[in-house]
Amino acid sequence: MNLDNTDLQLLALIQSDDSISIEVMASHVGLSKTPCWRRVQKLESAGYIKRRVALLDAEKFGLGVSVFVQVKTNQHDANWSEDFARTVSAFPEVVEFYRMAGEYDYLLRVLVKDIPAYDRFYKRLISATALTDVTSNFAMEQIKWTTQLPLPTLSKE
Amino acid sequence: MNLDNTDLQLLALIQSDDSISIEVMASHVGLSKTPCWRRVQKLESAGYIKRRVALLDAEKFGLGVSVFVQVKTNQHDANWSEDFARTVSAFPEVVEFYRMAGEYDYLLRVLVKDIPAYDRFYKRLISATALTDVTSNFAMEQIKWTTQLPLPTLSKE
DNA sequence: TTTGAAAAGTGCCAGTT
DNA sequence: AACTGGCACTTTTCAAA
Repeated sequence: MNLDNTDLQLLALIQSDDSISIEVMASHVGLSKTPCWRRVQKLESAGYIKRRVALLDAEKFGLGVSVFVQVKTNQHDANWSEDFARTVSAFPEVVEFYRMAGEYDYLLRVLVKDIPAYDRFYKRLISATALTDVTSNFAMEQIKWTTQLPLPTLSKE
Repeated sequence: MNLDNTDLQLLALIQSDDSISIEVMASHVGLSKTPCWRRVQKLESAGYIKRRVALLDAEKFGLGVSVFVQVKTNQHDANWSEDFARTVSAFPEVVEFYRMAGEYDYLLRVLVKDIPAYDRFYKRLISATALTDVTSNFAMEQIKWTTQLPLPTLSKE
């Protein structure tokens, strides 16, 4: 499937605000309701749109602290990796989890209320995974956080 | 405003899937349409729900590489920090941006197509900010990524 | 492919328990 | 507080251009 400028406009629109009606979307991209609706359906069934969610305000729940956890390991066989991935992913506090190139093997972003809450998480993590080499870096401030992908800019025609 | 179990259930529901109708939500939490709708309205106007968005599939756009960029600086006055925050935030490739405690001053997550694309971004970043101490760490695999906050578990009553 | 309008489904409000 | 019923509006389908 090939996307044209109108598709990209629609995607840019709904990844920034999905609460607008089809009618409003249609007028933004210069279409009428039906063809606009059909494009969105198509983008959804083709998998460009993965899901529609509400983003909650972390501050309201006291979840003000992001901790970046760097993990080094000497275990590298496939079974261990799978177990590790599953175990770590199961923690709801782990909101991001990457396998890295370079010095550290894994990077986690952990979202907690405060330092004591992180300490409790940390202990549970260590005991669940038997990790030894773990470095924690605390974020003081979240300057930017977005779910919006950097989409290709519109081509002229 | 105080949240009860029903509110937390509703929030957990819509932060995982916002495409369901009020009616379906209502049946999930054991309410009928109107009170359910009223609760959601209230949660929205109280700011617990920040926005509703569509999450797009990064792979479909070839955005397969996350790069974590650690930045050290010796500039620390307020003006410089504000300028820096504004300049860096303006890059659409920068999807996350934190001010850190500890060894590094800032951490960025940059979302790009491949290594050459990162190199192009890197050059633009350097020339826009006059940074000197920059370390880039590449993610090989995104094992987990979620927008779902770890909400407090439901209390008994 | 688009348009316009009908059918189906939701969101929203009033009155009531 | 919550439920029932109903109107208005939006989404979805479909026939015709």
